Amino acid sequence: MLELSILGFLCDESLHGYELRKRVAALTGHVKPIADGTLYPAIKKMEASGLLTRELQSGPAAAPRHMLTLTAKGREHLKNRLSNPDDAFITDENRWFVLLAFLRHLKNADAQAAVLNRRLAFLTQPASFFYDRDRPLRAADFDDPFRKGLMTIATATSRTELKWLRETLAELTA
Amino acid sequence: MLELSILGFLCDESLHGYELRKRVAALTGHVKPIADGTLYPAIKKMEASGLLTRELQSGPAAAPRHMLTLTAKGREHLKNRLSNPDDAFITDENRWFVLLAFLRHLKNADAQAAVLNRRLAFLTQPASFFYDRDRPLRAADFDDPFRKGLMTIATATSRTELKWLRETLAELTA
DNA sequence: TTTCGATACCTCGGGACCGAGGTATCTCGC
DNA sequence: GCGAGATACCTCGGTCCCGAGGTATCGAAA
Repeated sequence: MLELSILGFLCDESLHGYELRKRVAALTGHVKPIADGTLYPAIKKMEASGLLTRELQSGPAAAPRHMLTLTAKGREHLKNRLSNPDDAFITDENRWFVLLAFLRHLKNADAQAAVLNRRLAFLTQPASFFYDRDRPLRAADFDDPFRKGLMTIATATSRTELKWLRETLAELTA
Repeated sequence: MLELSILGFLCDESLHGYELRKRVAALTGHVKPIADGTLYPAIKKMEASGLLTRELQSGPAAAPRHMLTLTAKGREHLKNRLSNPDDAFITDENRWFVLLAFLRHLKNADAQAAVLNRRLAFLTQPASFFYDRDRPLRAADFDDPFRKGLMTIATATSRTELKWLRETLAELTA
């Protein structure tokens, strides 16, 4: 998840760690704030595996910045991740949103459509949060206003996304 | 997250591990499937800290079942968790949904309203996923259909939930 | 009849991430 | 001219959870 964000942001332009941290925080930080102790080791690991390079810049800033640049291998890796995302990136809304944020880096419209189709398949498969034996329960089955709300919200949000998915898929395949 | 699900399901009725696993899978499994290797150690840990008791049942099933029952301490713990959830349970939609699923166990309408108000405060604070310097970017700022969609979906879903939150808060405080 | 799938529980190694700590420099207010 | 806060990077221990494995019993199909 974090790795994908880093790859995605660096694909647009070289950034130093601190700026990267701010962008990642804007994208996913409201859900779960990103910690220093998570970001910097991730960068190191990616540098070690040749996905990015680091260049020391003694600019006007307080501390020397490490300018981070994606390598060709890093770009390749990003495209792979975007084309063949793990299931968790399709099913977990947080991860899915990160994927969406960078899907434009996949220049190929067919590849983009394939990813949207996976999400479409996931959202259209019937599923509930609660079952009585094998019968899926619906919002109307609950007296409880909270479970009712949970179901209502989930249904409404998936409807909104389905509409967008179908429209966008139509444009992509046109 | 898993602990809250276990507490919540067991608060209604005693269950054995396997049945618990199915219910947890229905509630959060579509996002991220729950693994045996996660559930059983969690149960053991909760047993060790006195939140639940275990009773061996040699019923008609293939393997002997461990019937799990919440203790008074477990019930207390659940109410504490529901009343004073960590920020992550307010901001992360996955966790928030789990919280909503069991909020009825909090018998006190004021306490329930307090939790909904925290979510309301989170959803109404202005935030974007992307910024240009300090200016938050909106859906219309993007050519990219994916980022456009991301913003559109996020706005629509939060609007739906806000509507429900305000309605339910009105009922709770009536 | 034997094998397969479902039921039911368990362990262990490892990965991702957190959080609390540390270091150092620059700028701005007081 | 001194402290506070922002900038910028780093480490280490710990927690949560996964995934791949293992054990054992039962019923139904082949």
